[in-house]
Amino acid sequence: MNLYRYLVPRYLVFPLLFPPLFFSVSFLCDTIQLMSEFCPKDFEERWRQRWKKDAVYTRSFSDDKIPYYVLEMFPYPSGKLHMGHVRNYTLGDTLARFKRMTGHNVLYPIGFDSFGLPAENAAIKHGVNPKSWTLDNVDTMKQQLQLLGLSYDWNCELATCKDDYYRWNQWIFLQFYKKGLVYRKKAYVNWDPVDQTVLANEQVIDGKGWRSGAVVEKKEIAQWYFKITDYAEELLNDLDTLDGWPDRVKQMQRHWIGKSVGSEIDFEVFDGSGKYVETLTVFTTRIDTLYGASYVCIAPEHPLTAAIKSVHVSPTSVQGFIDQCLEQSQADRSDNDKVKLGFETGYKVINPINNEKLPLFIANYVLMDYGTGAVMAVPCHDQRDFAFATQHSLPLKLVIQDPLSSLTLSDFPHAYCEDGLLCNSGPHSGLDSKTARKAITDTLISQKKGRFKAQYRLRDWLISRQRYWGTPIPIVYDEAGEPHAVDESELPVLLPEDVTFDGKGNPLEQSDTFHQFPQPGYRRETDTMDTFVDSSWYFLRYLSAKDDTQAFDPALIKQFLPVDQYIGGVEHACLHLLYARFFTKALRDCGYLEINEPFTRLLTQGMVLKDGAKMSKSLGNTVDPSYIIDRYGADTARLFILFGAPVDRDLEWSDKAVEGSFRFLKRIWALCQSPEKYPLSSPDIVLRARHVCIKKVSHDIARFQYNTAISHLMTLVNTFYHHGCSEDDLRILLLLLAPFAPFMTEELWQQFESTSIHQAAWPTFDPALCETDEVTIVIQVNGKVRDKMTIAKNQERDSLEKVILSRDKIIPYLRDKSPKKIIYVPNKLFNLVI
RNA sequence: GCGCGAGUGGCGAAAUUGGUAGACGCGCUAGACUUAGGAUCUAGUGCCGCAAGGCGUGGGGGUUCAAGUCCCUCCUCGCGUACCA
Repeated sequence: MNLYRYLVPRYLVFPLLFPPLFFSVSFLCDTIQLMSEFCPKDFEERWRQRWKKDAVYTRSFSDDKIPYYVLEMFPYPSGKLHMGHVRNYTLGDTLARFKRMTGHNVLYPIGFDSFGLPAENAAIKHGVNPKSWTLDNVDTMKQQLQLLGLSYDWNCELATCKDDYYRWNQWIFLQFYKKGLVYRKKAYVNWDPVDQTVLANEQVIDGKGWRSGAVVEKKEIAQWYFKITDYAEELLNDLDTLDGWPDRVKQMQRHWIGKSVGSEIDFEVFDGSGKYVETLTVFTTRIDTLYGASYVCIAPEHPLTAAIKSVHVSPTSVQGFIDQCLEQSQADRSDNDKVKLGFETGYKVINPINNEKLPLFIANYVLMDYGTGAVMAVPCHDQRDFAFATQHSLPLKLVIQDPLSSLTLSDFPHAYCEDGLLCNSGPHSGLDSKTARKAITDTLISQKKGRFKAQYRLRDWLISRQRYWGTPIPIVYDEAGEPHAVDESELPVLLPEDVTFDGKGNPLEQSDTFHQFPQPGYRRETDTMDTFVDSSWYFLRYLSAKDDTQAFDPALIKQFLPVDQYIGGVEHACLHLLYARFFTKALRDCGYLEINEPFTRLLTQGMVLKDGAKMSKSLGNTVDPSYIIDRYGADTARLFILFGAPVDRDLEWSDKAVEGSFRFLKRIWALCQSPEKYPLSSPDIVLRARHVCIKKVSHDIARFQYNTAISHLMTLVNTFYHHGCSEDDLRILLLLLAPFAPFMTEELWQQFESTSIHQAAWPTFDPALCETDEVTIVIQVNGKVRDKMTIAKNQERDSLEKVILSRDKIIPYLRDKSPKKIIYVPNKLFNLVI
């Protein structure tokens, strides 16, 4: 099998053929010398084809091995693979290979998240068809994935932009619709008044449209929502069951869901003439400060503003203020350092606890999306209210007293936001904040003017997109404009081809074929779905990617789900990962799944950086994976990316360090080419090194500590260089390296076996052979290392103490006294306190 | 603004979770082999110091016999912030 050892080294051939040219040629072309030694190009392509032909990585569905599902966040086909992809997929592939070798039935699929904005942008900019642009990119990226030697089962491949996938998006939409999890509501969008189109946040640059440059407006349109808030409590509580998730991701999701427990209070609203208008409900976590309320604020988007505008002496000034607020981003509006804008409406509200009459404001810092879109303002005990009240000369009422000091109004450069004892609070004065919250709420409950309430920061999921390149929402409108669900038998609602991309409006509006269907007068919904819908359930579809009778197969789901290991970027911590959890629970409640959570273990990998910054085209600091594979081979690329940093930390790209990984592989290649040069000189040392290495590498791979796993392999190779190795030692080395460097290990394995190394069993170790009977202990004086000593293991303290106190290096520190205290950590250290 | 992380030699990092700080690799230095070396092999390499020794895990403070690891505080950088995926 191995021809290479018989090849005449090329550096001998070249000078003979072209003597005068040789030096300049060798100077120009680095690879000539490498080829004589170790040239991955000579075998990588051969193994790619052979593995495919022998179906080495295809999983079986009926197998007595334990199923194991390795999942990576599937790529958006942007054009070319970048290093972030390479890192993501190398991490997963290494695990998949390890799990196969340890006897698991591994499901390791890949697909393409192929709907989305960039395809439509390309269509507008370059006149290409989104579908062909996308599918071309899929082909390119698929080739690159295969170059890397990723062991995917390509039978599972899917692309979300194909109707055999997105029809099931529509089917799931209909199931959710039936279940009452879908509704329509008005929401604001970014509106480009020149292009007459809705813009994504990303397409708004400094408040202007990315193409037209026009100042972007807010426009209110009716849109479709999924009721993810129905699951807020479960999504929050079940985080506690996800032991295999990083704490930081769970923490981010907890804050994203943002549960706070408090009360709702009803304020009666009266217009300027004293006429009752309606009841306004506010949410607060600090009802204990209710006596200190000095005004009430509503969000600029609040429905009550319509009534105010209709009776106001200057409706344009009301609208002008609202427009001014809507121009700001939500982050700016809630920025503590930014000016709080307020508009006094002339309306009054009644504080239900003491019947005090308070002014009603519209304020920019109140957000319609949180709570009820209205707040009571207590300037003394909330910093934003304090800033607003100071600006608008509103009264300050101190109602919470700091139990440790006595606050007076003159102490108020800042609000006092802690709990304390109530004062100036009528019958509730003297209560502590916690007791008062219950007491005051109970009082309001008895008057039917308030109630306890849990509030979530999580908002319902707006899935409508006014775009072409996405899944059509399966709804039709009758002549009266009422929505109706499309019948399941009519799925898929196909994306029409008779559309143009001029950047103006939604292309689906203009398609004739799209709106032609049996019922006359009916029109189709032209909104498409958020692409996060596609990625919320794709891991269920992999198992039955080609099934045209159902979205997913319950029997296969039962075998392989939940996903054992999910791998991807931490940037998806709150959106994608929360949406996928919601889909799993909602599909369960629709009767299609039995699991509660989709992903048992989650790994969030770090980014790949160059010169300290994220690799990006705009910065011009990208490194093309294809170039690295072409120059060094896929094994080197994989090895560097795994060795360079811990998996969850950012990885700084280094051309020099890539050379180092290449050198490591070359050293192994050399060992296997001429084992006779490395005769076994210290069998005991080598045997122990080998068993220790198996132990450490197995331990580290199972914990995703790939960088240290590889360092142990390097140590083993160094041992072989110094003390020699046997054929058995080399076989173990290749097995341990196989998940990391699949090509070279397979090539070298053929010296020993005619079967694939990737179907071989992972080696085991003998714990007894990993041990030594000696240990080096440290002797400290007052915590500083002063001496070291190698002794037999597990020695008694008393006899050792005597030896230590009489050692040459220690005696001078004792100054003829005995130590105050001696701390002994068996087999580790002595610390003498003097 | 709000939420979540990260910070250790010239560089990427390691440290059995409170017990020898710097494994492994890059780079650098010296040597060997060579017509040659940007190949390969061998040895050395945290900083200051001739040395004895001292100093060292972003800054400052604390707990402890002992702190990279625990507590308080400050600084810098990264990610997310709901229509990028």
